[in-house]
Amino acid sequence: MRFSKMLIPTLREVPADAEAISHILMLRAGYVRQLAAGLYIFLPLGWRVLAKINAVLKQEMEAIGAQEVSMPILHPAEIWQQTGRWDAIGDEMFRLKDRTGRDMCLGMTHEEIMTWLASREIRSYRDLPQTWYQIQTKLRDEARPKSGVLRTREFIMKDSYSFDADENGLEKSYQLHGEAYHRIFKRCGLKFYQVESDPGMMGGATAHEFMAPSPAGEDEVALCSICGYAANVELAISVPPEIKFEDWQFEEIHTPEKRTVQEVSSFLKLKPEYFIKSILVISENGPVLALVRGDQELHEKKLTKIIGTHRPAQKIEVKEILGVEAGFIGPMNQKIRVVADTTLKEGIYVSGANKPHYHVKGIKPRRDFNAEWHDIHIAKDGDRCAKCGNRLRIEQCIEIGNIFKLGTKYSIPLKAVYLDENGNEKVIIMGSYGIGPARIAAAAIEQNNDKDGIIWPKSIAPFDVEILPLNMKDAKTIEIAEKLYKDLTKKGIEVLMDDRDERAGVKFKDADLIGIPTQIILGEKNLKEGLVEIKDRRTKGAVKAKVEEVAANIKS
RNA sequence: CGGGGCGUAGCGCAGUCUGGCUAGCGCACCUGCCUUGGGAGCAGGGGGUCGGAGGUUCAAAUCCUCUCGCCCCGACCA
Repeated sequence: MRFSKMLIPTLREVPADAEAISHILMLRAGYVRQLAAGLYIFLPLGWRVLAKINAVLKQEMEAIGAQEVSMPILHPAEIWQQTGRWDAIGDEMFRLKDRTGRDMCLGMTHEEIMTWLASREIRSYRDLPQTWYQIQTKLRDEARPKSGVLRTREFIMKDSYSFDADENGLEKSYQLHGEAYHRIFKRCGLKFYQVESDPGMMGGATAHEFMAPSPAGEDEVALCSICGYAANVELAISVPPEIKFEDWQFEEIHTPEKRTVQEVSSFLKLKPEYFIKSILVISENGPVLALVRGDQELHEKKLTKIIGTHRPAQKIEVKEILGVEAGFIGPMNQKIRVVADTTLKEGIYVSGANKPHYHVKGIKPRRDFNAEWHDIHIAKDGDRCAKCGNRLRIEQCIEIGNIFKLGTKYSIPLKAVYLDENGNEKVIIMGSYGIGPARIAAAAIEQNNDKDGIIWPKSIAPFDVEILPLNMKDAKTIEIAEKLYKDLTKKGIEVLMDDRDERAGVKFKDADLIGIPTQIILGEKNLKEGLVEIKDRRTKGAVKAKVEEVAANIKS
């Protein structure tokens, strides 16, 4: 491909709206343009990268026996009503009516439609297992699109769905996908982790996410490098650092105007970990007092799993329900439900005295108050691994893929059943597995860039090689450039030739920005000796090679 | 949806507080000359409903009201 003929609108300056590195570089290097919030145009270079990624996805999907299909993006409401998700999902679903007034929606995922198909076409255990996948557009009316192509309202997704006769079959399909995903992300040149994740609205018991570490990511994962424990902080369990307790006597202490843990902590000159933080929330079944250690944060989602949906209590409510102003509430003598973090089971603590401007020192959990004990704190960097006791670290990550064991959540309501060997009707067991190609591209950039621009992993670069004929007015340069272009292309190597009549500096800057892994530089002086330079984008290291040996030096 | 910021040429910005000549700068773009190993130089040129609507005023990019859009933080997130 010739640069002069291709739409590659590079930008010298950083666009004001972009913040994430991948977003800035995709815009600057001419890979994407934004149409509106969360809607992106993929320009020729960007589209080539996605095509490369999709090719890897297809290969690895076919390798585990998955079959590609194409699904409608416009769905009738009825199917989503049958699984309950028409009502369960809120504003995130794009809804519309057709001309007859029939309710429709735009597909945000395809469990319903895939299951509908399975329910009609799968009859017998002989038809199983099946795995179907597609690489298509999904639409979600995201509350907050952000970070370029990382969170958009319309995006391409590779989603596959497995249909098995029983749990063992599902386990096998799940493992196959997990292994395929490892190969895919490895081939795409990404650093990534497989972590336990919250099945959430998808239902089902087991789920894992594939996470590419990057500061642009929206997720945090807890990782133990000793035993390999890896989990999204949404569900990660951890043991906060142990502390030494003093043998305090139970005593009330006057703490005028000291309300927060921090205030009381510095007032009493005691570290926050010696405090019990009491947080009042209002659940659907009434108020609940949640307790975590002073240096910990309450994990809303973990609490939700125990007490259901809830909201923080307002200041007036605290006073009405507990009879004391927030800031002086403590766990003792409470008549309402109390849920405490397991960290607090042992030790002697300080907490509110349930009396204005007083705290209590020397509180012994289980002696001075009782509670339901659960892990309800957020795992933090430096906590201990709950499995092996070693130090956990927290890393920010981009979710690039996920795998879910769905079980029968969709097959039951949509009546996806089959007859087994004995003629008994059984429900199909399902799994679903997603990958976001644009997120792979963005993660690859986040993980591979320098001050000059993108450094693509070879496998997903838009081209293999960029030829830089520095002086387009020099006949010899053009002649050799054309020859190299032809030779390399013939070998199946994808070549971009910067045939623009630009100064050398411009070509170098653009080439580095665009990030094609290998540059072949044609300078007049070198050409006089029959030499060109082969330069590695990542290392910036260059070697001189004879013109006729270039093709042999470049591996396709 | 809550909080914050921004909207002036393709891109990046100044001008707005304190209203006043033809709305400016850099880059990009077009023409010519020159130049050719890291975003050159000189000369000339084109390009603007100042996000939109309404209002105040002799006069509005600038003040007021409403509205739309985009970004960031949070909530939310198959």
